[in-house]
Amino acid sequence: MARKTGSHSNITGPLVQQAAQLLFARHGFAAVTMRQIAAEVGVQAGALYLYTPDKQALLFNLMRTHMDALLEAWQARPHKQAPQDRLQDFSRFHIGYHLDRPDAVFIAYMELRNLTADNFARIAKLRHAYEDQLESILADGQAAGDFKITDTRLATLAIIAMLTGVNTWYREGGRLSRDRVERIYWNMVRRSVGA
Amino acid sequence: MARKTGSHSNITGPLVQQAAQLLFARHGFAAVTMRQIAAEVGVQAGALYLYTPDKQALLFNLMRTHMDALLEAWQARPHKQAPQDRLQDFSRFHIGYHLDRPDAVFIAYMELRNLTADNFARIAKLRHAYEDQLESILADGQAAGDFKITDTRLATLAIIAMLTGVNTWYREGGRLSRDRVERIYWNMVRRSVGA
DNA sequence: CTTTTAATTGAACGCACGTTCAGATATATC
DNA sequence: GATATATCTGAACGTGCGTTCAATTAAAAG
Repeated sequence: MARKTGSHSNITGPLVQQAAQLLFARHGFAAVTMRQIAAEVGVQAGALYLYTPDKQALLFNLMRTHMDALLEAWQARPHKQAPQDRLQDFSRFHIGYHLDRPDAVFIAYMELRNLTADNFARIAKLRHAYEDQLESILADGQAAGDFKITDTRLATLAIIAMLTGVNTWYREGGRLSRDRVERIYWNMVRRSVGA
Repeated sequence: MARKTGSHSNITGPLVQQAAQLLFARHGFAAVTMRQIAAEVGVQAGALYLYTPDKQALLFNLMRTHMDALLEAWQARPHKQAPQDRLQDFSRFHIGYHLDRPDAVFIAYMELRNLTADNFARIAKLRHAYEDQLESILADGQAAGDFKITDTRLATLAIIAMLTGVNTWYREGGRLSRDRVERIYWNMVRRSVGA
């Protein structure tokens, strides 16, 4: 029986996550098969189970890793003082970080309903923690009299929705540079909170 | 062979669309089977093919119907004159109309990638036409000196993303009434365009 | 009541799914 | 080079998929 000389790598774990991220983002979790992921990695379907207990864990780990990294990246930033500076920093960080990871962002927003109830709760908690970072900026600015916000919770959700929306249309090499987009959005965010 | 006395209705067409909408919104297009849709209607899977050529057409028709109705509902409104009044009207209309149809909205945003290329292009065209309704308001207000907008296209996308975001968190009977939510969002939209 | 037409069933088609596992192959250790 | 260990294959398991269609049942027409 003729046999191909398969080279057994040993760094396949990250490659599996990477392939799953690509395919989930492109076709959706439910539409992607384990065999497609295996083919993307260059391996047979059975081998995937050396690196993940099942398909669901693959999805959950992608989301958890993304949310953890997002929170950590934000908190690792040098903290500004003035609420307005902090809000500008958040706005530009959010746009930039999300534009750098379109696949992970897409999955984190679109595949929530394919998580088990337990896994969904864990991801929702992480998302809430991120939203709270923005809300505390808005609350501080409001308390200091820098912002004029009717409801800080609604302003938080509105701003995040607005900023994340950039991912749906921005393409590298398009009409506007990233820096220009970030500036324009920051301007709208600033005005929306009355600063 | 024992046989249930099935009552043959003859208004099953709309019921199929309704069942598909419910299930697609809840579980996602790819995760829903024709047998589940049939069960929701109270019929066997084969009978669905009296009302749709295939599963894809079911999805496309849901989206097309939704976008057509959205555009028509907006255009059927009495037209205001002043850009600021038109923008307020659009903001409140968008929130209200979308909150009334969470399933259709969810599908229209989440299942785009499950459309064939042809069908996707048709839906994208309808969406663009709706966005243009807002953009022309912003352009008119800008020309009249009522608004201070850096880029009307970006402002259009930002505002729509912000308004549509309400659907992800609003629940009837929650902390804020619909009217209050509409007012708060209108306030943020107004400020974001410098009016 | 009889005939015609519309609606529906239930079984079947070929295919692909997620997952398991015995056996084969590659790498690491001595 | 022999042994031990990690990695991977290829086939198989039971299950369910979208879709088709002859046969059946209900409703409409005469």
